[in-house]
Amino acid sequence: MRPQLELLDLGDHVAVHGPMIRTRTGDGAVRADGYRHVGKAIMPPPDKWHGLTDVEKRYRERYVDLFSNPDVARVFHARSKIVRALRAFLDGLGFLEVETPLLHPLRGGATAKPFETHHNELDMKLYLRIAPELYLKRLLVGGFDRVYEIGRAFRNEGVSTRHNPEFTILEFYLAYANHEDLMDLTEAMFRSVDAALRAEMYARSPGWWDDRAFALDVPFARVDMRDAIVERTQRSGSAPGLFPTPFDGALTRALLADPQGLEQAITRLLDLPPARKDEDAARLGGPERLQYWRDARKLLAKCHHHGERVFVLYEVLVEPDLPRLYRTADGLRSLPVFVTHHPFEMSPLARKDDVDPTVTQRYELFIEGREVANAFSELNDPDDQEQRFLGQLDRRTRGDDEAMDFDADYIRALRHGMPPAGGFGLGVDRLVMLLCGQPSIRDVLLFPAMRPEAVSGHGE
RNA sequence: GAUUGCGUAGCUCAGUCGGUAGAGCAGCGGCCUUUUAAGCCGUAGGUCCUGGGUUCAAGUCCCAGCGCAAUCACCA
Repeated sequence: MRPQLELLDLGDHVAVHGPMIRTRTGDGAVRADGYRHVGKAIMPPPDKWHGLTDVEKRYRERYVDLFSNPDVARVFHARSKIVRALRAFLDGLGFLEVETPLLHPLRGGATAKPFETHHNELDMKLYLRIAPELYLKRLLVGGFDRVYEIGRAFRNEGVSTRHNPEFTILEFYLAYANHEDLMDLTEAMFRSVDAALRAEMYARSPGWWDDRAFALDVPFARVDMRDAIVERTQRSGSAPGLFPTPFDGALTRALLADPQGLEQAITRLLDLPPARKDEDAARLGGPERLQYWRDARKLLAKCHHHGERVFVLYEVLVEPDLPRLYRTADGLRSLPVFVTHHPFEMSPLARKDDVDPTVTQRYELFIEGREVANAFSELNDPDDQEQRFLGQLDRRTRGDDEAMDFDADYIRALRHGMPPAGGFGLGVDRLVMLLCGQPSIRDVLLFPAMRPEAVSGHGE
């Protein structure tokens, strides 16, 4: 046995058998009477004290990261618990978990650039799904009143701290519910999942709760997108970081409902000629802010419809400041915010509001400035849906490569009658980020997307 | 896609003004004999990301490329 022990290296796996004993110092141990090497480590482990800190190596060699950094492994245990808690919540409400195709013949369910692939035998172009939405709603037509799917979606877009080309999406559909029911359900779901996680993980990772900048234990804010825009322009300077905007004092709900008036107002308010640069910069909070509004002007100039304009106004005026605008009564934490009633032009699958058909019964949920969920009352009028698809085709002909395809079978499904329903989508990775205090989506993905590395060895 | 920063031993990192490539840990060889990362002595270990350029001389300065990160843009 001795000579074999000489061959032991850090990282080897060994099988030891013998009676369990307790040492003088009280530790558990095995009094070994047999010993075998069962796995050999050739590579030396990282520094015991520092672990593996090089971020690139951590992602590329996640196996090393996981065995040398307990905090990292804990995030993935938490992720598993979070997904299980999401399932438990929905299962408890009688939802049916289903699996729908990942290979889609058409682009639909979200506005995004897809990955393309090809089926040889069928000789057809296929897209990796950007969302399961349209298949799940076909199941509503089929009589499954409560369905959900947790799975991967793929979007051929940039990589950032919040975006990975493949990510995990939860979508559920609840018949006879609307977007307001979904807000109640969403709050309940988030609290349920967080409680389940906390019960198992608080002792090991108290910081995930103690260091949170946001609250989940109070009612979430609910604000109409247009009200949020107006309110933002009235609150400049009321809190740190709420800089003045070119729109302060100039926007009203009436103006936001007036296509011509709004377009003229935008053109006038964002006309910031270089000659007045210094003065404007000072008025808006600095040169960076001036540049910000110049970029905003470009975005607004690209808009083709009134609804797009309102949506972009929300994006540039409100969204970056959400954590500053909506806070708990004591001001210490940000509130989750349901931003509601998106313009129908931006929501091709959502039901129009009964009293104001220019907007939809939709919400997006933001927590600490990050979008985590998107939900709406589903559009179940086949004729309206057909018009929306045609609108998407218009966008495509104008060069929008994120527009959806016309899905004739989906229209046919709606013609068979889809119950009114609320539909909900959640970025699971982003939820894990929030609950586990992780700043980058890569920290909640075991193997985040990376450029290929030149690996020495065989297999070329 | 743009900007900024980073890339040195298996790991964590130094490296000054451009002048012989360094430390700790891990490894290996001894010694010691019991711990809350690290007992002692010794030893070995390098494509300084890659390729050009400047220079008598480049880890260091310049250019290009590759990779990673952050921010922005696009989006979820």
